[in-house]
Amino acid sequence: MLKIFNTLTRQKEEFKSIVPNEVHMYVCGPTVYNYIHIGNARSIVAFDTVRRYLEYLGYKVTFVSNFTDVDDKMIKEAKRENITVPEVADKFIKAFYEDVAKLNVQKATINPRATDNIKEIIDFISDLIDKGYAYESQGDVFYRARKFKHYGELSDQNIDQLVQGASEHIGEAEFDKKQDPVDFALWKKAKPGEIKWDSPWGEGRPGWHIECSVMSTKYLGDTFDIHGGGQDLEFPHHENELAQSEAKTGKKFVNYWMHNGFVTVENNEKMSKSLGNFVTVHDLVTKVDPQVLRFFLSSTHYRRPLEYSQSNLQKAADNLEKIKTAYNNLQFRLDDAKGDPDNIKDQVAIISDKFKTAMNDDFNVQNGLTEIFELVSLANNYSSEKEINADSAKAILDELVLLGGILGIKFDEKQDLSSEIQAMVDKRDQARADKDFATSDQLRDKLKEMGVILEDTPQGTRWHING
RNA sequence: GGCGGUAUAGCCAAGUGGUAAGGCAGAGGUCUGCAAAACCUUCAUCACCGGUUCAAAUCCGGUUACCGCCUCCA
Repeated sequence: MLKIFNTLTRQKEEFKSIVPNEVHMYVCGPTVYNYIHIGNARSIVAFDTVRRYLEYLGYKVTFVSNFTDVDDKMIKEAKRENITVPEVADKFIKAFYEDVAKLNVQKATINPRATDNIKEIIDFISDLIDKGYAYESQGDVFYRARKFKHYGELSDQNIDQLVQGASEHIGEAEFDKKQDPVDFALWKKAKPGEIKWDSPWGEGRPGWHIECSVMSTKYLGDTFDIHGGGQDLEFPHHENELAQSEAKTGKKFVNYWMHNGFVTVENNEKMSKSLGNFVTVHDLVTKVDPQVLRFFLSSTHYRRPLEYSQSNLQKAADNLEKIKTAYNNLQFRLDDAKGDPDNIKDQVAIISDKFKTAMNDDFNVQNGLTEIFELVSLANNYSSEKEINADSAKAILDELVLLGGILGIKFDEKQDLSSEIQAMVDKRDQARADKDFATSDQLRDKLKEMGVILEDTPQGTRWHING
């Protein structure tokens, strides 16, 4: 039975989907004014892993993740580049798709854009005004936070404490417009020259929080199963989403709230756009194997902080290499696998069960990984058996693909060497048979320079491509 | 000021009452013509102080350090 840590209740709860065998989930996506950085990628990868595991359990997952394609930063970036806001959005959405594809992230069912839902947003706000939860003020529309009696429950905030905090950050102009400092914007009046849409309150654009309420409920229903995002979204973003949505529908908004931890850099400092200490995926994948990056991001529990450093990246590379090598070496044995059936499949089944038990505990990937290493160990031991059975070997290989796949690991297809290189390998084999080790070592070194690593085994020469 | 998180070996990291998983790195060994890969062996008393208990990394009280949210941020 799957258990998920629910931010709302601060405890692990048994997961029960609203519709049997189906999961509706929403994950807050990026504001597309820049390339995504490692921190954004962490969230994307974490929830991709959640999704893959749910699918492994047999759920049909409807996965919605938005693009925030209009806000202050979008406007600023457009001005800086001297292009339009939609052009900025198009550019970085295209880059987003390229980046996450490299990280082996499955495509969302839908990636709605805020600006494609302006009419729905306006209707939603109008409804909130009708219900008394929102009010227009000098062309802006604000949400009346204090009227929503559960305000602050998601993030454990006391509304009066919030007023104190807010007072330090709100300018006088804002104070004039708001009835209460904790009220937040649903609709913002356009300044001269800014991108804008017509509305009952004049020309303007949507506030940030409202788009997610609108798009999540539009595609997933008034109440849906899982809502995810980074811990920094807990307050105010998700608190506000919850307040907006429940005020409008009168129903529970989300059953399970999930928040991933941050990627940190030196001194445990959060990687963030505002601190400027970020590394974009766009840049990093030119220096680091994207598969290593994916593994690095998905192999730590999603709620833990994850330190981005060269040595941790290297560790991920080493671990991934070990898993892949075990796979390749066992695959090498398939050609001569003519042994009798044995009990390997039972051992695989036990590991598989333990993996599931681990992951059922709030997606405990570390313990899941331990089971993948059990599989690696089994594969390595089996690879060195004199006689192996083809079905048994395949059972191990298939399980590695299945479980590794949940973490986004891709195993390479068996490939052929070019005839030129194959001829060199054959020549070396002959030299070894003739005990002409000088020649054979020379050939091995030469192939190594060309990126082909040779390994001698009782079953013949095994090779793999370096890097 | 309010709310929350983290502290386990050189490093990453499991572990919510029963005597410290797993991985990386290191050391020694086996296999190999030599390698490589693999395999075997080896490597911690859990930030600090006090308490509860037959028994605590795990529960309670306190202390310290670091981080985050409260204002745009995954």
